[in-house]
Amino acid sequence: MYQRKTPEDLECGITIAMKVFGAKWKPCLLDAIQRGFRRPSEMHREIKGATPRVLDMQLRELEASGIVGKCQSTGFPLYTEYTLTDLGRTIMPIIDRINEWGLNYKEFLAEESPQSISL
Amino acid sequence: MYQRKTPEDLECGITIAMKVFGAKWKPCLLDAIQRGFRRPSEMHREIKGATPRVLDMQLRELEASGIVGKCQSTGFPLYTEYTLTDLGRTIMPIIDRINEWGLNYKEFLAEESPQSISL
DNA sequence: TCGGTAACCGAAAAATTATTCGGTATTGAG
DNA sequence: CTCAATACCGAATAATTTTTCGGTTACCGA
Repeated sequence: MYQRKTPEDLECGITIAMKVFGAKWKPCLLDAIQRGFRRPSEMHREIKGATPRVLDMQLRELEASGIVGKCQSTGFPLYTEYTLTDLGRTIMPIIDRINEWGLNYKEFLAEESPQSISL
Repeated sequence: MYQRKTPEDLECGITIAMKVFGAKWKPCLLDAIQRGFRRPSEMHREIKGATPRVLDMQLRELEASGIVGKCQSTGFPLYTEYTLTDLGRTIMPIIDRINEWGLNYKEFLAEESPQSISL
């Protein structure tokens, strides 16, 4: 297990929130679940660009943080489903706004400043 | 200059937004500017836990992204002031909500689950 | 028994981001 | 002339996060 070396300010809301859902693929995973991709295999196919491994890991962390819940059946084929908890649902408006902001910014770059800001 | 090796999905709003203001100290810097700490030296004193170097770097990136603007006077002592641009102000509601969410989550952990979720 | 699907996990390596350290420049005061 | 304050920057290193690779387990169908 990884042992952090630099201190964190756990009084700071931003720091806490970023720890819970600020990893590279966590917002995408939550968005995917919201859009109906509940099974790990579906998410692996949906979120191309991420390796299955990292999605599994971040999903596990989201579960540990109480953001998503997990249902498993023991039949065949294995069937696992992740769903947003009530707590998880409180994050979604933020993620939706982040997504919107990013798309608007892309528009803005294309329209207002073709070369001055590159991203 | 650093050359990225893994591809990014620049169609994804989340990816774009995280690139613009998702670095470790950027939300704190923007929050500090909003709260009236406009000078680099003030931010250095305000945001303890971050080294001046990283704050300077992330401030420069925010400027390059058009999120903050910079005013410099040539007098003595040197006086530099960073301010939010119109574009930068559009991020603040998101950062405020992220901060709120984090603080609420801290409350939630303290009240609802003294030991099950640790952060 | 062998092959295929689904869901995982551990460990090493690579990539990325942040920190540390030691500079530069300007100006004014003593 | 030296020192202090403010605002920076470059390069090496360290810390952190993500990726790669190669497993495991369970079960069904041929």
